[in-house]
Amino acid sequence: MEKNTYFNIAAVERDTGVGKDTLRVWERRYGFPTPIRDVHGERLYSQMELEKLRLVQRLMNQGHRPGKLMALDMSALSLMLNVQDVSIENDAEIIAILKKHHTADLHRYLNNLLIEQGLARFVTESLANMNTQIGDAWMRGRLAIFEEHAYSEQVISLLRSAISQMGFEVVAPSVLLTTLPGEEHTLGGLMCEALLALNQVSCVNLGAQTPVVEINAAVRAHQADILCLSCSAAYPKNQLLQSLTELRNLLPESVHIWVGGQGVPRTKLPVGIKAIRAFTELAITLEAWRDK
Amino acid sequence: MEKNTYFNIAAVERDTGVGKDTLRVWERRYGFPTPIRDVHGERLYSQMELEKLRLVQRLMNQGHRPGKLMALDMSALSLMLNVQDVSIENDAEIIAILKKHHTADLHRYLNNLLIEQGLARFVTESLANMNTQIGDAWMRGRLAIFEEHAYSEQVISLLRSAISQMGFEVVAPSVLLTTLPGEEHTLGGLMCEALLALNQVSCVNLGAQTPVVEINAAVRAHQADILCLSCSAAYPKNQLLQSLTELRNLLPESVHIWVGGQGVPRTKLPVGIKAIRAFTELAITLEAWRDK
DNA sequence: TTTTATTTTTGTCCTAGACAAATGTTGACA
DNA sequence: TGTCAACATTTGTCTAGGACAAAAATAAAA
Repeated sequence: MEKNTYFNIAAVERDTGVGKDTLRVWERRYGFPTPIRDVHGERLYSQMELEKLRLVQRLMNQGHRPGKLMALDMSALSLMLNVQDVSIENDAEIIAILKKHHTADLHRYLNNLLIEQGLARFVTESLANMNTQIGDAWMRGRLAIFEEHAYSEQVISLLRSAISQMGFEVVAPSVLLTTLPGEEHTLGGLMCEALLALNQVSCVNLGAQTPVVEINAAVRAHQADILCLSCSAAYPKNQLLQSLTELRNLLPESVHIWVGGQGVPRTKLPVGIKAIRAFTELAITLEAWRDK
Repeated sequence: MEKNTYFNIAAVERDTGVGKDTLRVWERRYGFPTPIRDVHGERLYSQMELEKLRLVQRLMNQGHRPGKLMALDMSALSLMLNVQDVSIENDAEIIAILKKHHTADLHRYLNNLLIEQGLARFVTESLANMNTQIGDAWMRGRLAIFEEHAYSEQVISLLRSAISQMGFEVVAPSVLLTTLPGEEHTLGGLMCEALLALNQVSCVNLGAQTPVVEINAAVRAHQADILCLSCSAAYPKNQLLQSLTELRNLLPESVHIWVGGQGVPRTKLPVGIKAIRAFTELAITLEAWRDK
């Protein structure tokens, strides 16, 4: 479809997530995108420019910087997305299933895995694995956003119903679970909740994006022993460290702070913050807490 | 006493849905809001200004024009909304329960309601009601963010497990459910999914924030008959309308588009878009679709 | 190697002007 | 009295560059 449709700057912001100010300053500095203008001098972006913007976005997520990317053309960009890609031929099984767009099949597949392996193994092995594969496929542009959404929703739904069906006697500690502002991904937290539930721990899950002062208030109101934060790779490292030190200062020392996810930096974590670097560590850390 | 917290212009845009350009031009023209400035001359909006902005927004949704509203003070504005009648003195029961910060109690309360009333009544009456009460309490600062989060999470969890436990024979139509970029609230969509499930409709739920072009691709991939969008009051009206017209152009006419939630404007919906103005309308609209 | 200081890059804010799209008002005419 | 066109006002969003802090990269020191 060789449609000559053009998009105004607001539409481009909606579709790509790149702000208007940023689009204008990119044009000024890097000479891309260079939209044509309508009769009133307003920018009109072409379909092609939109596509290139999406490529740029994906590469920026991988750590590349806009200044370098803008100079390249589309073919160079898509080449960059696929270099060092060993697994380009054999997609993971989960990707193939997602590509069929058959929700019932997907549900059945995940459910079977869960039943077969049990919740603990399902979370620590299968899910952890699939998540990285899907993150990878998405970065390479081999998986559409909506396909990733479909996966997340299905997993979340599965975990939630598993957790709520799990009757258990609640024992200490009391755990409060959430993510920091700007972090929308709740899947990691939910996986954490599932693993904790297997250890008779009942979480207060606040979902995503709770402001720091609110987290403080929530921990105190719920008299939580442990605050558990999850944070994905894209989360700004600096912001994370600042929030963590602020939280550490606000909360009494008796409250432990655990932080997990791909976004946890290797070094320089403030004192009094415990990094959970793999889901298998969770049970161990919990045991350590119980042994005081 | 967090009265001394201020918000930068980006935070105000996120919270109220009023764009940065609009905020600046309102200040220039009407003298409201008049934020103080930080050391670098950047705007800092007070809590009060935020509250007044939210009132203004609600009244604008009712058809009032900004020029008139800005001149009025808060008491005059809330008088126009005639909201003070119910909730100012006697908090709703749900608010009281939330304030106790006892998750098990909250869960029990909601669960009892669900069992007692059945899913349909629970969603269309109790939940719809509680949601507005909580939205109200939040706007007035009578409910902390973390308390609202705790409520949402609990309800979402409850609905999800109800839906997943509901075995039913799937019949047409095929419905795809999501929210537009910038709209994070998935509760409305989930309520919708629950009601549809009661009518043997199985939804493909993509969760929150699917870009317009991705929605188009998803509808086609899943061969959905109906696209169902939900959108809360704070969502920018203009952005909604533009996204809707874009979607209407992208999708074939045979695909119906339904949009529900507090954010649906009273007037000027593009042709080919069906507004669902109350949850009770959903079953009726569905019936109408089946009768072709 | 790790830590600290310096430079470059990059996103977001600023002002103030312009103008079209939406809405309100007026007046002519049936 | 109601309808429709013409005109007036209101309102949101665009424009251009300039400015500057936060983030990232690089260099220097421990």
